[in-house]
Amino acid sequence: MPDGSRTRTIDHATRDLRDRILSGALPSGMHLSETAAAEMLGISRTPAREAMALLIEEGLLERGASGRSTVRALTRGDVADAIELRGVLEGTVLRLAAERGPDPAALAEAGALAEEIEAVISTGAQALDFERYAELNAAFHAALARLAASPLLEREALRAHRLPLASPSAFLGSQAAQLEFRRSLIIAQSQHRAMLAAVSAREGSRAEALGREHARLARQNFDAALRHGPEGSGGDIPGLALVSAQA
Amino acid sequence: MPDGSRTRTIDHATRDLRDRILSGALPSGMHLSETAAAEMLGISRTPAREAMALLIEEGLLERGASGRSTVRALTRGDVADAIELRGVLEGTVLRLAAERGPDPAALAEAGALAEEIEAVISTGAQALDFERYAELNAAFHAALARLAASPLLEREALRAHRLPLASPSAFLGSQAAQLEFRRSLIIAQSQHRAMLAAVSAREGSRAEALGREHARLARQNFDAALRHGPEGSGGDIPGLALVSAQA
DNA sequence: TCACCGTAAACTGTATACCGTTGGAGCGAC
DNA sequence: GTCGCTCCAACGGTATACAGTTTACGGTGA
Repeated sequence: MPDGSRTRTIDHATRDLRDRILSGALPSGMHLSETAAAEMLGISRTPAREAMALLIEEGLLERGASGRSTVRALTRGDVADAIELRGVLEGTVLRLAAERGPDPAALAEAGALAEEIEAVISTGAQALDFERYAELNAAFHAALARLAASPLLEREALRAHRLPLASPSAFLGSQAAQLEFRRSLIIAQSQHRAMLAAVSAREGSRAEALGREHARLARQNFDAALRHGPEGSGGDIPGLALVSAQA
Repeated sequence: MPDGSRTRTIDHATRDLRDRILSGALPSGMHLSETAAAEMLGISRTPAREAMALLIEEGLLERGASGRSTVRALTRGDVADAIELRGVLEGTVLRLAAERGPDPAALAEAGALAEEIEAVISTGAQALDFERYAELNAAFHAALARLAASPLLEREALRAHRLPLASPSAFLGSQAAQLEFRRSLIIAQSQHRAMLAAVSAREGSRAEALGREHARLARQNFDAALRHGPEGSGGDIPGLALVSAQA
């Protein structure tokens, strides 16, 4: 079926496979053959193969010496490095935006999104709309990636967002109930504003440092999630099940 | 023909296509269909398609709205950003290596390679073996990428090496005859040693700065190559023909 | 002469068939 | 009982076939 739903089979397959891996339905270490994946998704080998290639790029699958693919087991170091990388790339985009002058459209959009985020987290204590916050946060970071007006850096920054557990919203769902979480939202939003201010003031070094530090919030959330037990209460963090116990 | 030469058709196809694009045989802006690529390489569409997907990842091809691929035209900004990105990533690897303690094997290998490079550039003025220098330089940078003992960062650093004109050796062939070139080799080697010293001394910030500055040498070479005319004497820099005149 | 429309070629996405290789299970020898 | 060998099933890589869509070109009418 070449189309039928206006979107390619490959895209469906990629999303579907990714979800199954992150949800733990396909446990880490498991062999996944192209045939098996195709059958599981009800498609042919061709798009399944392509989807698997994409997931290998994302680091969710691993290609063995002779082409066999297995579901990767992430170490804590892998996740930490992915978060670090995201911080470095976002910081670089911010620095270059400050040095060269930010893209006006992207800056305006980021500012508007920051306002909307402000509105969301300023609502009554219990009424916080996580869904919407996650959405706005992702859009904000996407706008940040465009600030340097560099297609290459935008692409690489967004790519880093897709690394397992490195997305800006990776740990949002987990700690909704916790009081500390609201505090981290306030800190994050303060950093959002500071990043935009630094870029506007052409303070490249400060902008870069802020970009890195901002990612450290995710790192803290990751550590917290691990402390609460990988298979504990934080079970609604997609992908956390992939993090192996040791190291 | 599934094999016959112990290496996959895809790999041949990727290399072959890349060379044709970088050499200018396939001019930028040209449409390249999977069928045409397959026919040109004497293979079937399947591996051709996969090779093109890889080159899209590398930024040499561009996928239009409805799947059609065209040879990309690089702006000077694209190349500059690619070089900047490589510097940022190598700098990050060096910083993390310094902070966490470098991988001993990688450090030893990088040190040994630095010694070999030293030997090559210390030979008589005219006898410089560029081929060997380029080889050693690439190996040295590959060893650097492993210093942080982070598979993710190593992968990303090596990935940045493959961006068009961002490789550490991209501009080596061009200026062999020029006196300035020998000076830049001396500077580069001095930076090589400084990077290793900084990492060994756990000086993270210095190591990161050196990694970035080292990439700036490539940036200088790029600017010089452009000054000498994109279609001028520097015609033996693969890929330079892709850089469009404007911007 | 130019604009618009229709048709046909071409291209991408998907499915399927084929081949050589690899990994592993089962059996036999030590 | 353990190690090694052999054979087979399954898998990845490649080729080819098919369907739906887009694009380009030529023809027609104003």
